[in-house]
Amino acid sequence: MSPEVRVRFAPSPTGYLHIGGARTALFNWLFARHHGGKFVLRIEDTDMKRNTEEAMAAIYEGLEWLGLNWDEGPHVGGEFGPYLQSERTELYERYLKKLQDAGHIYEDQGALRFRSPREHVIVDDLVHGKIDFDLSNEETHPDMTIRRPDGSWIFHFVNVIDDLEMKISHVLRGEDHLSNTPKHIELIRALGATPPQYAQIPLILNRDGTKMSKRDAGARVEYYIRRGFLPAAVRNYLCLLGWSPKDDREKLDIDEIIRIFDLKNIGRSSATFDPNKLHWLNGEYARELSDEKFYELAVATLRSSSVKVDDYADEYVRAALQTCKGKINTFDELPAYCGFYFTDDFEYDAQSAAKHFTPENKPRLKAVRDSLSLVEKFDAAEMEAALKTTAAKLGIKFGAIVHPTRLAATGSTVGPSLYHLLEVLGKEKVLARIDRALALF
RNA sequence: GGCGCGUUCGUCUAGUGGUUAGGACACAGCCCUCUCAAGGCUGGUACACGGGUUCGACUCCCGUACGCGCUGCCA
Repeated sequence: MSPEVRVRFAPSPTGYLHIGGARTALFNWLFARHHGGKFVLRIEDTDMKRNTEEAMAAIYEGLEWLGLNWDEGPHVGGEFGPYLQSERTELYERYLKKLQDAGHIYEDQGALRFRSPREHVIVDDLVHGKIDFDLSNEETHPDMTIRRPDGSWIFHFVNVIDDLEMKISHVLRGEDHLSNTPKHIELIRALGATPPQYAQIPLILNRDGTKMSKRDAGARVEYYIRRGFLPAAVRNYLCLLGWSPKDDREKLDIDEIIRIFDLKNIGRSSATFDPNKLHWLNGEYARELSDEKFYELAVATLRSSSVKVDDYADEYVRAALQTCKGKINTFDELPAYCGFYFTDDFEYDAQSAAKHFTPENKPRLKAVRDSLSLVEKFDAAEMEAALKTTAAKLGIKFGAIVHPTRLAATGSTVGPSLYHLLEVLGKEKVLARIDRALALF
């Protein structure tokens, strides 16, 4: 039996979870789940002492939202804890001593540095293959600092120590660490230990080819949470960035991805984040939500956008939202799409009004009003019949009355099925809205 | 500058010596249709460049260009 697969995600608490970091975490998680191994979360907070709890909360929230549960780490504990580097200083001291005793460390202006053996190091990377680094030249490959004069630890040192101590078997991390890897291996060998396996995955870039930075909208997982994206959709999309099932499937169940996930299918080139595709994929997931789930998420979104859903009867809200299901890709489209249900004080889209609220249409809209006022049972089927009859009587195409009617009732020419929306609104409101529109032109 | 990684439609990708270079998003058109979506159909756009190797290169090798990363007492 091969040794247990143990992987880790080791973010530093910067106050948010980067989308690229989330994908790194996701790949680690998938790898662990596929192999029945352990996914460890370790917080690398050696450099920043302040507001850690707050900053770490963003990481926890993002990972939890994506469903990336960790087997060891903050909150859940584990036999290799603590899982905050700020609480592991004794350990680092011990390893430092070991290196010092073996003569690998020297002081340089108060800082401690590791003396490179200056040899070739072959990095056998699971994504990129064998890479030969020649570290013989000190000019081009200076010794790395492992501790600052103030006693704080440098990433390269503590990261390596923790991976060793936590018995990490595979290091899946961003490709930006590829060039650091030979130095890490030197350190590990100096400690008489065996390096883990490495798989350095390509970075995620912006549309303009630059590295996604915190400033870019959409670079933070938080952004997708707030905008009402579905975690399963974001997760699915992230899987597709740099990994491929190698067939033409795009929308994949997470269990299926776990089943077929393989490092061999991770690409070698960096990927550009495509908001369009995520938007589409989110729609695919949104369309197959249960009515109840759709309702819950929709209401939450509307509330946070200050749409007054709570002023209306639950039955009304449910009926209203039901007419929106399947029509939107992301929930943040909802306020604009269905806001007319929850206020009588909406604006008419100016361009549409200019086009449809015309002298020619006025008698037509009047006819619609009269016709609807006579409908006994105010439901979609009756409404359809009434409107069709009206159009026929006027001798005009059906579409000619649909647009003005919709505009009068909702303020827009785009929206849910007209009949159904009228039914939800109810006779009183519909007639009042038509009257209001009629008075405008 | 040095070192490293990378390069297939605008984007994500499939492809491992012989394919009309496939799919998806986006885009355009058509169909469906009460609008918009969804769905169906159709269309256009890609192997960075130059040398090899080979009967034959997107596929293998070399070089060039370009991009990215590392080159910190950031992670």
